[in-house]
Amino acid sequence: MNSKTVGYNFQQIEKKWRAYWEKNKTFHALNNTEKPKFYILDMFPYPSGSGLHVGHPLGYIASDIFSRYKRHKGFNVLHPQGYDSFGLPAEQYAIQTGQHPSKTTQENIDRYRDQLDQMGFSYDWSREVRTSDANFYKWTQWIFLLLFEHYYCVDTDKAQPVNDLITLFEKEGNSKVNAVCSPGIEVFSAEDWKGFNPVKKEEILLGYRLTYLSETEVNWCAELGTVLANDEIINGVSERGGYPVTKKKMKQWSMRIGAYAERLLQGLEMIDWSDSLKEMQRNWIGKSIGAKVFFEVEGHDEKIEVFTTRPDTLFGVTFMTLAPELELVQKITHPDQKNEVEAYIKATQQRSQRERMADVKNTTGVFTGGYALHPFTGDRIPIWIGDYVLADYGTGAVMAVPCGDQRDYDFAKHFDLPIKNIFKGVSVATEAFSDKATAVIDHSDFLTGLPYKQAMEKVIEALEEKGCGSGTVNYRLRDAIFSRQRYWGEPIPMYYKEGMPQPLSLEDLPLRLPDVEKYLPTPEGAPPLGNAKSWAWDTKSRKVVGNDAIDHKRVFPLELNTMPGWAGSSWYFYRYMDPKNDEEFVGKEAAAYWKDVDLYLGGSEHATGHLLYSRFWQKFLFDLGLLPVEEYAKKLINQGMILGTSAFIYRKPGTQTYLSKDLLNDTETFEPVRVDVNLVNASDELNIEGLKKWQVQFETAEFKSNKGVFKVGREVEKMSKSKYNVVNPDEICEQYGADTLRMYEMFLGPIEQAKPWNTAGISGVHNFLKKYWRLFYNEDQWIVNEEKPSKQSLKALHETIKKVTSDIEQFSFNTCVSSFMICVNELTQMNCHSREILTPLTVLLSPFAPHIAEEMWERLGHAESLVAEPFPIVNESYLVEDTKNYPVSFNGKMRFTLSLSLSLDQEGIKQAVLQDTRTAEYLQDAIPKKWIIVPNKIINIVY
RNA sequence: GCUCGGAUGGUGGAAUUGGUAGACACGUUGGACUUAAAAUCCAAUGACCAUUGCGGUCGUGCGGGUUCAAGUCCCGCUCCGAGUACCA
Repeated sequence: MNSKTVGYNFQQIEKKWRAYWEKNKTFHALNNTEKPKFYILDMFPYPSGSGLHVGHPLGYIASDIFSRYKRHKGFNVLHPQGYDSFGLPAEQYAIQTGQHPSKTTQENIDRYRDQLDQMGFSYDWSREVRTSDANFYKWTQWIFLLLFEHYYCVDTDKAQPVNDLITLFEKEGNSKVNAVCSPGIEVFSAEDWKGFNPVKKEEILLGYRLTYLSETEVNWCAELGTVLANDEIINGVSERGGYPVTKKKMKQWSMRIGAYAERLLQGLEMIDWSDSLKEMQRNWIGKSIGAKVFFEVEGHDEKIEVFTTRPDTLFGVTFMTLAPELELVQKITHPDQKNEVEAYIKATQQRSQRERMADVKNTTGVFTGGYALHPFTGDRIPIWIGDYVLADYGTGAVMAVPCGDQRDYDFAKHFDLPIKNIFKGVSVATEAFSDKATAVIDHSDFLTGLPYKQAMEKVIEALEEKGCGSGTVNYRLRDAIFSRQRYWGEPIPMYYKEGMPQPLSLEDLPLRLPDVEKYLPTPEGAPPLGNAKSWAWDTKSRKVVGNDAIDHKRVFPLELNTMPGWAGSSWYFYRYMDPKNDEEFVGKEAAAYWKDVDLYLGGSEHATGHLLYSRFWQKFLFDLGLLPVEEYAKKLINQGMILGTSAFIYRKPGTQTYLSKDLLNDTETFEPVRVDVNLVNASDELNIEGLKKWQVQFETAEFKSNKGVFKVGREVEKMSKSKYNVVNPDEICEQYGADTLRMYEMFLGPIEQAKPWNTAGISGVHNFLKKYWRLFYNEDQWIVNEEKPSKQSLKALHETIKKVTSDIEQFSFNTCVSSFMICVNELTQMNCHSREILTPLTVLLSPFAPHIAEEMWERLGHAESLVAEPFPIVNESYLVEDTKNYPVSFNGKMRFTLSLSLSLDQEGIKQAVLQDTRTAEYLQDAIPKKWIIVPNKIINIVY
């Protein structure tokens, strides 16, 4: 559209400079320079089939601006990009079409790269990584092996080799070992250990390893044919696709992230992440302080261990509830209750997670017929089971104190169990009393009369003395399931000998993903890798061989599960530092030089997934001395999502008649129908001819509108292909150019805020760039002059330098754009075309609109790119003016701003006169006898 | 339910963190230049009253409070968004 007009030909300019940057390797970062380093990281994208929409680049633009700014400021900037290229959509496409996921992935990556390049990002592409690249996942597999070879030692509070553990076991058994382990590991002596057979030994060791195989209750999604992690489930259905999720027992690899719970919590204090994000991680880790208490069971040797945050209410226990899944339930159930209990357990298992969640109000449970004994009073406490108690939190058993906990209260009321009030001066006739702050304990033997805190301390002391409990800390954070029944993921480098997993070694890696004919699970229900014809491990040749060679002596079957999506993304940021290294996952020198990420940009949707898991791996690799820091991202910014504005037309039910939005009335109901937003103009008018061509169903439809103007209804939603509200950056770039798109996305609002995309305002930003151009050219006449700039124009420039610099530092990019607009407007009005002004202005603008800035820089007569040019420095003396607002401190106490009329001479400010008359009565008293003007522009008033 | 955010013109959003609210942009209206359009430029634009005059009143979700001064701080609500959920 503008390509023929004289002046700002953005298409030509942008093409030219993209080629220039590529040819000159302008953005290649070196691993050693005199300059200070600065590492700016984007969360790498999953290359989906639909390409980028205008929402994706928001964070990339912000990080690119900051990268370019930091280069101007003299930093050696590492700003890489790559692809999180293992994942479900490519696999599902493979299931449908038979096309190998690597092919789909490659095509998608090519498209992403084109789109990213189009926007002029200053990535160092020579460092690109892809998680699905064998040279990359080799090291992901290696880290997995390291996790397998280590356990978490509580005494040293770090990961230690499992071999050390074996030495310990051989010497003194496990009674003195203080390590994080799976529940239910027996105590054994050195003698016992030596007597165990290898399988038994391996079983025990698995209970300590940081990645371990265990029979776990998992979230199973039948439609997707895989297990899901807790953070992949939203409201009881799968995040992807929204399918139901049920519980199922499976042998699964897990990561003992729980071992790092406390350090993950503490580490949050060291990093500059948003409060909301830290809070999310804190909640997810869910630390609670309380006590564990053992209850003896009448007539059995078994003890029931419960976790409670309110041990102070121990004397208020009137019954006990166990999770139905606990094995203990079988043992303590009285024969008379057996049928009822079993029926209940069966019913619970069949209910899906969603049903269970939807059913929170209904209280269900069954009496087991067993009784526990109170540790202090010896009272008989009936033991119930109920599905409000979760098997995988705490110990799966609760001591029910109906007077102090609402759920226990409801349960007691429902089954008519006794409620004992142990709070002084409080009625529990209608509900439980759970306020810790005001609670005073009553009817509780040695606790009577104590407030919450003292009662806590005292009861824990008593429990420990009696040997039937202790103070303890519990975390909500569960170990992370690491097996996925999928094809398109990293193979787990393990084979099975006598049912026990055996690790490959580093030299064997990468264990490459085998080819399969079908990407679906096998008919026997094994994961897709079960379809592979060659998926066995020859321990002699140390090679993958055909399955027919399996003899369980020398050749063994390989693991069929693959790793989850978060495996590769948990460490990729270190690979960028040294992407071609074949010897190490990252070279020591490279890691020591770049150290950590100075600024990480990405969406908050990864708060309890990627951002937690990657911190866990970081801490683990740090423990092993492989990485230099314990937290890898010093600062993190969450860019808000750009939302789509969906368009709707309204159909009369059962007809093919559609109404314009302004013809809707309250008496009839209409069905809203989505239409493609690209068929709607800025004033919500629908292009009906376009619509008819868009989908066949509209060809014959009837459209009723007001005077031929058909209006659509609007709604803000997530941008998605299925909602027809996707706006593509390619078209914007074509019409307005990448510089306009970049600045407009920043101008839209604060980077951290979610906001709907609206193309209507883009002309304002585009006009700004055209105005900037016209500072250099009148028609096609070069009008830059060598005149000394006026005081005014210097002031305009330096105000902009000051504002833009401080706003970039604070990531307030939207106000930067405004500052540029003000500056250019002022210079235009002053008719200022001075080289002395335009040169620094161009550098100032270049992080935001790099193409046009480079072009003007060249036309100003510079041979080299301006990328490494120093950022302009503000000269405050230009900012002093005749009238200005200054903050004033009065009596060293109050501060306010006064408008002063200043007279200037060579020495600076000579005289200041108060002009301001606001709050006049007050100021009359406060008006000073004398002014003292100090250099930082604060005017102190003294008497 | 709990935790964390947020609410400012017709719209997106500014406001030096307690000091002239509404910067900048979109949109709208009027004007200039054009045969015309595009492009560009100029002016007006929170609401209400007064415009024969260059002024006044009210205004940052609602109700209180602190202060010479509150969009900003405190107390109590309403609504919206995000996260989480039988977590003992």
